[in-house]
Amino acid sequence: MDNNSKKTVSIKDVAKRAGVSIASVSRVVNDNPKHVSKKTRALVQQAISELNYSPNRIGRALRAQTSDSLALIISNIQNSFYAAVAWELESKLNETGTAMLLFNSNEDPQLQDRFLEEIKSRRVGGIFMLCAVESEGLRETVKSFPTIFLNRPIPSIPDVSYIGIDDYAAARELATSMLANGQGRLAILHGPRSSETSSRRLKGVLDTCNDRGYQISEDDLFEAELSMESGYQGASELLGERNYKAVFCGNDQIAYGVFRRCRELGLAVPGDIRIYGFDDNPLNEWLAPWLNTVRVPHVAYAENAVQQMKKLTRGGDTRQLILPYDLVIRA
Amino acid sequence: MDNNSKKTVSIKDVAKRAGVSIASVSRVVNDNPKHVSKKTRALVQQAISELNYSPNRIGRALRAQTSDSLALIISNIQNSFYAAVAWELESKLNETGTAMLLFNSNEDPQLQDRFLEEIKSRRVGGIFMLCAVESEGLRETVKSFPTIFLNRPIPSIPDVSYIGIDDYAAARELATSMLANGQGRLAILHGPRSSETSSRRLKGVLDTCNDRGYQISEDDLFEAELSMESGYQGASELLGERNYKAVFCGNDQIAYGVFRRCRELGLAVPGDIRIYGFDDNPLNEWLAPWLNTVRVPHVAYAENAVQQMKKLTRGGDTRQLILPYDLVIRA
DNA sequence: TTGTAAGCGTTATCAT
DNA sequence: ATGATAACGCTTACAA
Repeated sequence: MDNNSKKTVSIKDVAKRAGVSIASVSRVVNDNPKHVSKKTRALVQQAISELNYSPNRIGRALRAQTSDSLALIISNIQNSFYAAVAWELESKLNETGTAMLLFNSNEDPQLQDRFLEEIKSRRVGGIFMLCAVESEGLRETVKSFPTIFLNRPIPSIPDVSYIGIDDYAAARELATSMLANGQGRLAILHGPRSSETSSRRLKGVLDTCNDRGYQISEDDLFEAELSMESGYQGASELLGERNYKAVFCGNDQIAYGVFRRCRELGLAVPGDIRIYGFDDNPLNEWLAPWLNTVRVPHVAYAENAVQQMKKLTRGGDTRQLILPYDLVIRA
Repeated sequence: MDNNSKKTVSIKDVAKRAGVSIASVSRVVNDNPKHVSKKTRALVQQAISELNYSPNRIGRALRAQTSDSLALIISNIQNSFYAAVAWELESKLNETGTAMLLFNSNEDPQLQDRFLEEIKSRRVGGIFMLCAVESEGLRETVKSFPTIFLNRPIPSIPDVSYIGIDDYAAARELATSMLANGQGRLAILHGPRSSETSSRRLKGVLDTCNDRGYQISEDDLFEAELSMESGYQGASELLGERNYKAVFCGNDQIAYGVFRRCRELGLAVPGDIRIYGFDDNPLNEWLAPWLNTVRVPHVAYAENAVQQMKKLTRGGDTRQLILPYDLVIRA
């Protein structure tokens, strides 16, 4: 029978029960190098298990001025690739007993800044920015706080830790494959120019087309948000009137929107038109056999991010990490 | 120019700067009913903004014995429907300044128990269990801790707060539609019997088939895990040899796996075979026009969960909430 | 090896 | 209306 009284059990209770000082309990709990006698240790451990004691992390955090938790700010909850990264991060972190706080900035600088304040006031150990937007608070944050940027750098905030791929090169490769396959006209539904990642991808395609003497007119371009809805809208404007043979999309979400529009227009994919995306969220393998894309290594993102964060919180230097990607040509 | 010294600014600094006591600062910060003179208030607010002070939530949490954060334990990070619920919860919570801690139990009772301990030691305000598994720790937790079960009840742990749909009725409706449409043989890839949700769905189909005099043999059943891989495996075993006209799946993830297998077998969906799922994750609308399913109201889940949690933490009573669902017949 | 006590940042109680 | 102070649970000098 548990002595299930209402009070939560603290280090003091354990000390009393074991007949030692709270310092000794603390030492046992933290396996402190300062040796504790076998006898004391046994006493304490006995008491701990009898009382079912587990240390209060709030007390610990207050004392240590840091809590063993990290925060992730994601820019868009709808993007299933981002979701995949988030989940990977969670796995890696919880393996090591670090809790993860989750925030969704929705690409909104003000919201992002609010969250940054929230996070700091919780004495979180560090922040992962999965696609940050430029903001005043962010600029301040990186100065004094372990911060790792994932997948999207902010050019005006240099010298921070960053993990990503070479978006320009990847876009060039994908575009090359696209041009090798198709003969007809080409539409480009790129992401926001304000996103460095999107800009690099766009530049990659355009440069490649240019190199091959391939004509891209302004009319073939559409600046989409990184969403299915926006992809759908872009496709609605561009497709149908002209006879496109391929669509290059700034990311997979946009591509999903395009796919839907093609379905409505009765266009067969890839029969009538080919669709190219970017990111390759894990669901594609199951649901989107028609999608050609660039596989961004989200598992490696998470692994490296966690590792880098560890170093950073120990006072290590910031570091830029460019990981390899894969071309995924499905149709 | 900011006085950007290294120290973080505490209530003490504000008090000194404003020339008042820390008690006064606290009162201003918390807008305490105990009136503060206009003059003092102004002084304090001035100091606060000059120093850019924001209260340390760890100190607060230690004092209050509770932190303004909640935890979500999700059973499977791969399930995109669960992900959708998680994101909705995050939105609703962060609107109110409550942070969300994220954990993935992976349907593992031991891991779940570890997380429950973690959570309690962080003095989190309450827990959302998005598909819990039965475990000793859970049984103890619900006794002393605001806990809300989402989407999957645990029969051996009654009288807890629960939000879900009538899975049995929904399965009956879906099965009815399926039988109305198809003439041929029927396969059932249900979820684990250990999951009450899955069991109810299974019972719903079987009862419906039975009512209509429809023959289901043991050979047409497959107990799948709630994953695409398992759905794929089940489809590999069942499909091909026999000429099924429809597959009923325990959830959408399973259905995705079945879809992939059908593609490999050259079976047209819905031409050769119809696929039925459960949950309707938001991506379906874009990527899975072939999928018939039950739309579980994930937004309403989140709204009600947050609302119910508020009441619960104020000492309110537990409550079971059964929300309406929608049939989604796409093909 | 062990214990005492200071201090982390708050809030609430109790005087004033 | 305001200020001093105890307490929340913990870790870590420092003392013994």
